[in-house]
Amino acid sequence: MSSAAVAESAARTADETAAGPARRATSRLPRLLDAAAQAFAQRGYAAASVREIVGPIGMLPGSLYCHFATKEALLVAVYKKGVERIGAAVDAAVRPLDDPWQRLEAACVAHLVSLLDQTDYSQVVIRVRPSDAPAAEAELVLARDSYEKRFTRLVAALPLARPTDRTMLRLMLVGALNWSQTWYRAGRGSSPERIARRFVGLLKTGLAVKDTA
Amino acid sequence: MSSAAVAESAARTADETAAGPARRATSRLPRLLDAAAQAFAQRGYAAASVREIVGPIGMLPGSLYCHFATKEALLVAVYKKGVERIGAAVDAAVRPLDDPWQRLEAACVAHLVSLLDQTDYSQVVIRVRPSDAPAAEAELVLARDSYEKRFTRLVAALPLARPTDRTMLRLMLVGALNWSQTWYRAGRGSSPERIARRFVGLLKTGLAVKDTA
DNA sequence: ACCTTGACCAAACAATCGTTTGTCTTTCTA
DNA sequence: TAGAAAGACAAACGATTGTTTGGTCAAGGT
Repeated sequence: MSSAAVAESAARTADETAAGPARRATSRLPRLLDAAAQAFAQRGYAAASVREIVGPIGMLPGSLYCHFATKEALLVAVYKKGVERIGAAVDAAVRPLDDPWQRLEAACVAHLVSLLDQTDYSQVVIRVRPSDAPAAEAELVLARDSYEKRFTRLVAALPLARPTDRTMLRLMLVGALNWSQTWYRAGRGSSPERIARRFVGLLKTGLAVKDTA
Repeated sequence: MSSAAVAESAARTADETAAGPARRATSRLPRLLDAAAQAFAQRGYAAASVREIVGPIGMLPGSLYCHFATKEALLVAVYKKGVERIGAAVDAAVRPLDDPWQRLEAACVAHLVSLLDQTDYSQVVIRVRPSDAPAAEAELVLARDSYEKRFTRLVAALPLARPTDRTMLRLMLVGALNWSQTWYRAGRGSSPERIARRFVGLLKTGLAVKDTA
């Protein structure tokens, strides 16, 4: 029961339908990941206790360690799955489009829908800071970077008349999107789609100024 | 030793030079608040233990409760002081200016400098979610709202040629600023001042588009 | 001069934390 | 069909959590 092997088996794609060599039909790994994602998304990493995570699915705290060596390893699995999901959503939204601005807008919409509508996994990627899990910090940063690279490319492809700091542009846009997790409440006002389009629109068009040049 | 009185006395302005009725010269309340602010800013509310907060100033964990009834009450005091500080910084930066765009830009600069350069207190306001301290959630939300009202007013004063959703504009700008706490590292690249000006500039000018209208 | 009172220490409190151990059952493999 | 191993339970582990208690000491008003 090498903990390295345990962590690795849990880290790989781990679809519910995994046809791996020896997957048990009764395994509750998927439900465990779901429960952990929900707990981490709603309460944060430190505040979500193992018993809190595992209780709602009728599991005992010790059973967690059949699947993961530590609580941090569980976070890593959830985090990576979150990166996969939101990354796939963005890729699917961007793929059929050609116009650079349309592609960026579609990516922002997919990003925000993943973040605000769909539950759990994607939210963890934004809410949890890698430094919350010191032993896994580097791994989490790597995963997040691999996701955000998409936006770097999308911004690089924009046709801009005037020379612009595209890094700042990306940081501003993605930052505004991510922060919306803080104030957005479902049902109230705009939908995630509309919010994302508004943000991109504000940046693209700019604010026409009346007096001051 | 009514806990209400304790919490209230700690909640009020509490300058280090307070000439109140019976302030002891040897009180370590200011240092306690500083240490708590640092711990909450760097590790978050849940992850910062009482012993971690109190250790660096040579205090014992029990001594905390001479000043605050609970750990949450300590957070409230730090949080309110953070709101005061960043609010005062923004007010001072805005006051001498008349032009609405200059005022907004100055506010963003002051906000970001407080958030990234100056340590501790202001960072807590952005990093800690009110829901981390359930019993004090309403109080924290109130304090944060009272601060952000400034930006609502500054955005409302902008002269805009075309009708614009000013709420979205504010949420986007403030969100982008707040999120910078996540990626900013001192010394690397732009200063907080420059970042804030860039963000406002991007919004104000907009991105001229080459082909697509 | 007294004596109240706020600030703090020293030590402990019960509760909860993440984790370990041992056992049992189930299922896949040889 | 025997055996290995995965998945989970039951119960406990030591450590750490926020907090309480009782006592000490110096400052401040009267």
